[in-house]
Amino acid sequence: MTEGVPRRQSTLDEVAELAGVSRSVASRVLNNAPHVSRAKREAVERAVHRLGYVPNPTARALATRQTGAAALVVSGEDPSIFADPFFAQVIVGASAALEDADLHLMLCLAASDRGRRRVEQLLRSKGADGVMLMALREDDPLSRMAEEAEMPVVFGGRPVGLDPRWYVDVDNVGGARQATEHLISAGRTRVATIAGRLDTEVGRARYRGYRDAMLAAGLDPYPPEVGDFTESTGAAAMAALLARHPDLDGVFAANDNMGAGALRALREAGRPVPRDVAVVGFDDLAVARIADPPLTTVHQPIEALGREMARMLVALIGGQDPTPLILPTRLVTRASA
Amino acid sequence: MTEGVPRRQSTLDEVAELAGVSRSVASRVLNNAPHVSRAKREAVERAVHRLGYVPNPTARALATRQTGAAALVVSGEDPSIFADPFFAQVIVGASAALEDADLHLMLCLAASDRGRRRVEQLLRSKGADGVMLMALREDDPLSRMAEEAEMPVVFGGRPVGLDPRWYVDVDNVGGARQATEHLISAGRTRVATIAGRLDTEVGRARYRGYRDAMLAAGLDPYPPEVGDFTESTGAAAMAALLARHPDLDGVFAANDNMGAGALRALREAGRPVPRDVAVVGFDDLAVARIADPPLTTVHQPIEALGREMARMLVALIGGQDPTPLILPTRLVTRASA
DNA sequence: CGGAAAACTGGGAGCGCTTCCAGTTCCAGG
DNA sequence: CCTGGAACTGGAAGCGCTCCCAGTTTTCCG
Repeated sequence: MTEGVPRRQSTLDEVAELAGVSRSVASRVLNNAPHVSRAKREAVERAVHRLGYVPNPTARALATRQTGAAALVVSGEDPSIFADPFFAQVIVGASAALEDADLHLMLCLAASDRGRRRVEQLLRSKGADGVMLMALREDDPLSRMAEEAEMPVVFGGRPVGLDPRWYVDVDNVGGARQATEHLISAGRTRVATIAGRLDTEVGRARYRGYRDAMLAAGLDPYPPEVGDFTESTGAAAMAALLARHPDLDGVFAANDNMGAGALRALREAGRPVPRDVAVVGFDDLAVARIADPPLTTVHQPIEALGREMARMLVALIGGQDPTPLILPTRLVTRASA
Repeated sequence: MTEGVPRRQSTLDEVAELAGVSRSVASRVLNNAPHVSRAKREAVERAVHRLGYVPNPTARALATRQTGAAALVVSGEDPSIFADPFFAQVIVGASAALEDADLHLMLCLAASDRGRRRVEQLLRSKGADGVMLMALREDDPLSRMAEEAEMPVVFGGRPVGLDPRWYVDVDNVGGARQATEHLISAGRTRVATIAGRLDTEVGRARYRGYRDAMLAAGLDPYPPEVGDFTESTGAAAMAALLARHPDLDGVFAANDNMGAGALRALREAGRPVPRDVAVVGFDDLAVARIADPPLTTVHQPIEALGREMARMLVALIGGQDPTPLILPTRLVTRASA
């Protein structure tokens, strides 16, 4: 009697023995591969059940050379960029798509040097079957590593300066253009912009959309007032804008957080919104609905972004060659403009 | 010449051969274990460098029986609960602590049945070195599975009805009491509460704190108006409360989202805050600062919660027996109360 | 009813790394 | 110059699973 012994996980060999078949047959049953008679299949299934057997994923990974996991790496100098609810939504989408492919999600916040090194290891050691990369700054060494890695890599948003083969992005230029056009078509002519950091592709693209729309309407684009996508920098930028151009009547903020900040700065400056100054944001996060007044903004399908990234990665892992994707945006009109 | 051959990942054997030592020695160098002469160590290091060798984590995992990963599972019927920025902060903390222990983070959103089954697999198959479990509802089958799993498990917040051995929680009762006391000490006597779902421990604990404070002050607690922690249910609950008790002068909302909803409902009902009705929330998320008026709320150390969960898990994995932890909360006074 | 094709089966060789352990080498001390 | 022990070293046995392949059993026709 081996009572009290902390019963080891049972192995495939034990299953095979109990079922009176060879390990190969047992393995075939588990992966429901062909070439197994009905009788043996059932015997194995019974044994699996009796033993409460669960295959060891590590062993399987070693044998198949597939880890069964995909990584989502969020790069950035500061881990707090991850606090942006944006990423939570991306994760929800990606997680669902990976679940369909029976892959696990590894999350890597590559903020510290150490974190960055770990991602490099991951990339070079086949520690995952594929990687999704987000929020890369200009010159982020991760971009290069990823391109060199012999592993499927999907970019979420295009990194500045690179033109990756596989990516999913949102139509930032188009969305920003829509937002600006909305302001202009409402009769605003002195429309400024609070841009996001111009060393990110998102920041640049949204600024470009603003600029395009202004020029197309025969208006002079204002030089961008730059924030880092947070509420407080949005408020600061708005204050600066107000100081420099007291007469402006419209603002396009490159995201909702900064838009909310702008609303606050305008409130503090006693400039009623939208009567005096109209504001449009970008993202359509919860904050836009909650803001006072509710923020007109450009909706982007964030969960779909995550989902499509994961799907593309799964396709890549499956040996296909999917085409890059640019997801559409749409204007959501609320009270602020 | 093997030109053009997609150079396979190099293996430890190749490193050993190039360095002119046995595989064992090379392995020892990599794990910087003792019993390696200086000369050989350097030879191996040189070989590693020349080959760009990176150990295969899967093989290592199989040999050591350690996966090098910890899972964070967020349970819930609806994946969107994960959209709560709360989790993002937990992740930031957990991620940092795991990084220190050189563990990877696997994220499991156990919303669907399928997701739940995958978590069960994980728990039973040693697919991770340990698991952190969050947001469990009453009767969540995951709780039982986790307790039965022969794997380190740390709970984030105590699940209803269970009394797990290892957990990290926030002092929800104390925080809610503080919030309510703040309202009372400001002279409010007709203080109601918007509670969170009472089938969660958080919902219950915060209601209990409210109740305790009311009773302690000799006031009659109101029956809880229940929401599900979202802005809209908060607004609805506030409207219901207002309809039933038009004379109330204070509200404790079990979280900031619902607090923000309450503010909106009050605004729509034309009841000025805080003059007419004072509101206190719980969480101290970004929404509390952005709300109008800014929401007085109970700050909880969310990132620390994540960090401590991960640390506890690491200790457990390391064979230690850490003690459960309850993190303190503190009131943050803003304009709403 | 014989023979070839089709369907099964199980042995065994890995996957790449760790680790035990028997065997070597190297030094003091005697 | 020999001996015992400490410091090293490398062969070999796994870790648990997949999958090729050669061998065996069925099945199906002519």
